[in-house]
Amino acid sequence: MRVATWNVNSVGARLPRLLPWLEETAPDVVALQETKCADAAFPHAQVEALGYEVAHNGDGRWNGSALLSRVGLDDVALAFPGQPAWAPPAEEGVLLPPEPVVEARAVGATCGGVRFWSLYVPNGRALDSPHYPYKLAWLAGLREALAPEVAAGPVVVMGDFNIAPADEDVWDVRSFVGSTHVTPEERRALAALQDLGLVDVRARPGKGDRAYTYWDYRAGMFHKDLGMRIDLVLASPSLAVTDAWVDREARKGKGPSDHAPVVVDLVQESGL
DNA sequence: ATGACTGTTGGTAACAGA
Repeated sequence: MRVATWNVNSVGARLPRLLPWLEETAPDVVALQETKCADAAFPHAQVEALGYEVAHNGDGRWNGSALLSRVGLDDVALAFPGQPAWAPPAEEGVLLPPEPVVEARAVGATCGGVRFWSLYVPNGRALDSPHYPYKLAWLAGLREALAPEVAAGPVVVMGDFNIAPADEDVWDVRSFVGSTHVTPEERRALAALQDLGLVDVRARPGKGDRAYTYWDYRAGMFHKDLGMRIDLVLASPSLAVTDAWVDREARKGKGPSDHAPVVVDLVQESGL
């Protein structure tokens, strides 16, 4: 089974890259993030024409996550149980605070006997932003939701985690002092997910012996290979990984996302 | 090349991304 995760940074803008990529890579299950469209605007017909069933969770301008599968798509969930809602801060002069919203950041489905999640973990923005405790609460809630699923059978949790697991996963940790994505709290939350019984599937090293998955559009960061490894695949150990790589080609050329896909080949061990 | 972004929107400037 070939699985992949890709933050496409708008599925609409990325369609000329996504469709040929699906044909060439031929993954069985694909997790997309930042589709940035409502369900009605998702290119269902064009993706389904390539043999995929689609579960998309979109709320328009921001976020948006999806699972594409050609090995079945059952028990779809458009949020994980107990997924924390984003509560916008009250505006000055407005008596009632805005309603909290469960953002379109997660899609779960069972495909080919494996439970999959496509996740777009909140960015956090800054350590003193309310988005940062939201990120940590979201990850803690995710752990609670995943615990019974990981205990029950094979699980693959993949997506844009917005966390660099180790200092080696950013181009220069000195550039991240005081920033999100590298804090002990975020890394502990990620480690707590793995403690449930999930393995961080490391892609083959890329340029510079790293396997970055994201490079800022600006300042030639990609060509200087100044990136981050923040798109992750966490898999149950019963799923044997035969290969894993970052598709850097998808980050090149005309109109790329700022993230590259992570592709993993795995074999479900049977009879044990 | 000593500089270099891209996407969305009751949109054309503001904001988010990481």
